[in-house]
Amino acid sequence: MNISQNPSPNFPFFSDENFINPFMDNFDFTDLIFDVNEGGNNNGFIQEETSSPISIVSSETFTGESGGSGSGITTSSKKEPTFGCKSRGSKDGETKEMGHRVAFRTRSKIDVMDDGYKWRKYGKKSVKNNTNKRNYYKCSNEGCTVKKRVERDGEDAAYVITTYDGVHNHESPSHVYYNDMVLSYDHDNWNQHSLLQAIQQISPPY
DNA sequence: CGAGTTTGACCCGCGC
DNA sequence: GCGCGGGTCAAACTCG
Repeated sequence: MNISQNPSPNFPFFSDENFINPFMDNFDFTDLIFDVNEGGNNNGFIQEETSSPISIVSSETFTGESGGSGSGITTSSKKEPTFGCKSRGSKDGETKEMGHRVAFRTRSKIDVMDDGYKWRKYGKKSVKNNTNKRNYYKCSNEGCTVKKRVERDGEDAAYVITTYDGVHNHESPSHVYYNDMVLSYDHDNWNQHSLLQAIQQISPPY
């Protein structure tokens, strides 16, 4: 598998074989750490060399349907990111399906990327093996259960690890505008904000 | 005043 | 069974 296979509906630009890293000097899209898509079957590890603008480290599939907390994610990452995939789902009669999860590591001066969606912070924790705090966000759109975690890389604070859980069941507030932007993509005018907005043009199969 | 943030407490799963 | 660690809740607080 290579990145021409779109690993995530959240990031449609991955499907572009001619993907060019458009990030500016304060933001460097570095690693897609893993992609998890229920119903998928990509259990193989991906080892893209860094000649690619992005380095996909691993990609797996999991659901949490067996025995409570799934521990389905193991990564082949050289950095062994410690992404758990616990779910407290059954507590309220929810299913334990994890849904779609995407994590990636970026080199960024800012902690929280503006990806076009409205996020509400609901937690902050210090985690083991990382002196930096991990922040928890929920999509503030009514009815949308997408969550994301943002933390600085414990080994290199220049990197930010962002993990998205789930797929938005609504469009980005700036959907139309950024669709236009993608269509009229001008490499000289890319910036962090516009790209991150653009990659949120998710059209989940609802 | 409403929306978002902070932060300590609580819950839960997992490993020993 | 117990302790640890990660994830979430919710009250208090802040800000526009």
